[in-house]
Amino acid sequence: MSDQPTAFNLDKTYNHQDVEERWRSSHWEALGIFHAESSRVATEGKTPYTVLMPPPNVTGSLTLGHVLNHTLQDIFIRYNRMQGHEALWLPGTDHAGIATQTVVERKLKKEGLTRHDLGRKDFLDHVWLWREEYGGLILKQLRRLGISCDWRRNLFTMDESASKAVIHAFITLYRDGLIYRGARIINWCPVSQTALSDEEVIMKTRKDKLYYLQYALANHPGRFITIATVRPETILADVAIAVNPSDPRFSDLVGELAVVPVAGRHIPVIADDYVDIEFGTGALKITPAHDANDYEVAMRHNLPIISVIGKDGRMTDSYGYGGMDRFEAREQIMKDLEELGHVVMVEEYEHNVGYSERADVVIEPYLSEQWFVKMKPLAERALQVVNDGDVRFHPPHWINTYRHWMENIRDWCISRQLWWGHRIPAWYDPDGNVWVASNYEEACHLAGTDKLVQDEDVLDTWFSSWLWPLTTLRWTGAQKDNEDLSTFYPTDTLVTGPDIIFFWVARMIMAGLYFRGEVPFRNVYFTSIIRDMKGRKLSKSLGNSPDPLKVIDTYGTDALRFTIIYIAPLGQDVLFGEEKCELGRNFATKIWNASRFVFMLREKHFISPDDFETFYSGFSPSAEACSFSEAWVVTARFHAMLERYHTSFEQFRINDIVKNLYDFFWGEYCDWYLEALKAKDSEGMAPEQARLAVGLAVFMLEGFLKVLHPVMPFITDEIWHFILRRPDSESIALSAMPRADAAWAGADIPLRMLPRLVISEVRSVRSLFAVPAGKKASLQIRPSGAAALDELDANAAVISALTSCSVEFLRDEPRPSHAAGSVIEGNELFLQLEGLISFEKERERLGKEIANISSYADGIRRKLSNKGFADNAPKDVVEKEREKLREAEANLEKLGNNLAVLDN
RNA sequence: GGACGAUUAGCUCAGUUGGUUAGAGCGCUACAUUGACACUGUAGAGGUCAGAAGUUCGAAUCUUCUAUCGUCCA
Repeated sequence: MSDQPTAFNLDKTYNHQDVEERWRSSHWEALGIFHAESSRVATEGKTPYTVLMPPPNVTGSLTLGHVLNHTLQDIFIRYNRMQGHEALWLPGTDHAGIATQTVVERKLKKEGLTRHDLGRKDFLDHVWLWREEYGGLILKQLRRLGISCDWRRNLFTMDESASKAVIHAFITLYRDGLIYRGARIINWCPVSQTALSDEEVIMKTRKDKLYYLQYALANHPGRFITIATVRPETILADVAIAVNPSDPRFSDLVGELAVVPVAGRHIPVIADDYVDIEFGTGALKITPAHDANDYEVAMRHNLPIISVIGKDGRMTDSYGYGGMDRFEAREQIMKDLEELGHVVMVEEYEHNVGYSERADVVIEPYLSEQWFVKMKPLAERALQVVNDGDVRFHPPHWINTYRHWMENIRDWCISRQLWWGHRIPAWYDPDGNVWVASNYEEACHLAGTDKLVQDEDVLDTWFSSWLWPLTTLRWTGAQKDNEDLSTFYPTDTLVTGPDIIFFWVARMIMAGLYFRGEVPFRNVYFTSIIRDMKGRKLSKSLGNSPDPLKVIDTYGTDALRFTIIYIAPLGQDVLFGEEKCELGRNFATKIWNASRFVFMLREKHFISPDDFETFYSGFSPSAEACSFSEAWVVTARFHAMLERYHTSFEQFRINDIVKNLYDFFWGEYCDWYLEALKAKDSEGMAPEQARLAVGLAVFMLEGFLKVLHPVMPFITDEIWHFILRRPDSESIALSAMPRADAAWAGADIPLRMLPRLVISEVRSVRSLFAVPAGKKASLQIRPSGAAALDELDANAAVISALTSCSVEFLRDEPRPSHAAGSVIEGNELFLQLEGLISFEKERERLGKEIANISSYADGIRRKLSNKGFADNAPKDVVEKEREKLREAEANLEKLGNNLAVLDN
């Protein structure tokens, strides 16, 4: 590839593969333009701007969710880079404990092996090998999106520095009394065979049955107490029957003994407020080993704990169900209870049941020793910084969800019965004492013995992810600080899905405050959830999840990026269909073709690229350059667009940004400015005027490419290299973002809009009378005054070309006959169409128009004569209404005259 | 059961402190094969802003209730 474009213009057709290949990530990366340096902040006084990439799962592949999320991050980072900030985007992946271990175990299983056959060390070697081979896939795919992170700083949560930080965090929290070990009922996944935190459990609605079972009373032969349960297989582990103390139905039974069916054990009837009088019969069986609430009740009443379900979800009882799966056992025991006469009734019952997020099986509440983080002390500050606005959410309504979780927070179970992950830095001495230390030697020193055994478990992956804002900046806990950390922390914008607000966002805030004393980020942008066109969540099993790489092949990365942002409003779900990418593709094609047209005109009016470069280097949209109306309007609209653009960024309204860009370019620049320019050009302009007009076209194009660049990085860089002959080593990504000129942005444009309004009206009338498009007609204009005459006269060629009419001006002459009449801002238009229009039709048209305006005027009159309106409405609003009425009345008068002429 | 969000044109959605004759894209209709672009242009049809009540001179916009859908938490 040569450094100099050989042609001064683009290829005839836009080919996204070519363009994206030329400016692919590796090209940009080789230039180092996405690298951020703390030294530049120190020496050049640049403001740092940091984005944290939510680490994608190493076992995953690219989804549309990633596309949306990473496009947004790239938009933020590219925008800020072009604003002159030292923009740092920190990438990485997490080790996804359960998912990765599952994948590798599945692979081993095909070879007939389990992880236990290999042993811990060999198994972990396998996982690392797997990770080397496949773990980079998602990162490679992300590069296809053209994202601009600083890949040198790529972090994996199992890297040495991050691992050190995890151990440090554990020890610190332990020594501060915020980590403890204890026996609790936790969420157990029988498939993955590990504990899970509450957040990893998904509640799903399930249709089950509610079984009403009667238990005999030991000391009252013939009397029974009936309970209701959805889990009859757990009755073998019952230790009590509980009733509400204020429930009169059972008051005489409290203190009695009931007989557990099948098991035959005698258990007490107890009274506890926990029991809901309304539910079932009002009597509840208590099974502390298999239900967290029952466990609490059992603790309060000093009841024993009996377990009948094992780690694999199979029964462990000695009543004949041992070895059966829990659901199988449920059916079997119901058959047996039926035979024994314990079943009173069975009803359909819909309720919510916890499922393991990863394995998608029903969670088993399971009593075991686990490690926990005490969350309450951490939550208080984390809630406060959000309430105080130190961390802001976009859209803000997520604060409610966050607050609710923080105020009802429960301790975090962080131990996992896995091998892949950070092993818990705790050792046990022969007496069972626990020693927490950063390594074996230190633990021995503390314990005073070397007969120590390390805890078998690893930490929850999120226990490393919550340190992400620190570890990506190479915090290890060992030293208090480093230059990157002091420069780029706190980070600025986090883009993430609301589904991990608890898993991750909340905990990062806690960790940031706890370990560094500062919030980890200032703004959190919550993305939309992507669904299919029917509103269903995208999922592999439904087959409704398009492969983004295929979409990219078909439509192009730029098109996909643009489209997904265009259709993703802040805080709403997105309904995505592949065909929607036509929007982005069409836009890219439009930009390409318009640019090509501009460059064609450039070739026509400049003798050489050098000639143009000399001219362009001193160009600005001066009054001379904006001489004709559309040139002036497009400049004013350009600055208005810029102003809205920057404001939208401040407000995190990214969706508005792309709509704004689209509307400006297509609706203003192409539809009006280029069309007007084309008309001026074919009419023939003075050389210097033509050069100014083309210069303006290039200037607007370049400005537009810059503001579009964060959204469509490839095509903008390509075309930017044709604005001037720029070497490939330069990139639009490092150019300065244009700023709105306040004088232009606030400019008042009505008079300059007049030619455009006239053109629209004439086109409309032509169309209404079905005048053949090629048919030249004659337009006569009676201007409202001298200013209007000047404006219209100066643009007569444009009006003529865009309406296919000859244009002449009337002064005091009577209106022409055989003409269709219209009024635009007080200017009267007469379209002479002898033989082409029917008087009947024109009469009808005028009649309709008059009726329309009359009722409109009546509405305003009613409003103005309303005393309340005149008294209460702001003066400018009232004045605006008066003005509207004056205009309407003037129009009516002129249209009335037209009608009178027709009637003569 | 609680919290939050949604309900505007056939479809997908804008409409930022209450004052517009309620907008866009796709789709639809008619015309156009014009030297940037048919992945296009021009013109057009299409909405009692979910329903009800209220606040106000004025409500798509604010309040309350109802209905339907979605998400999260019990």
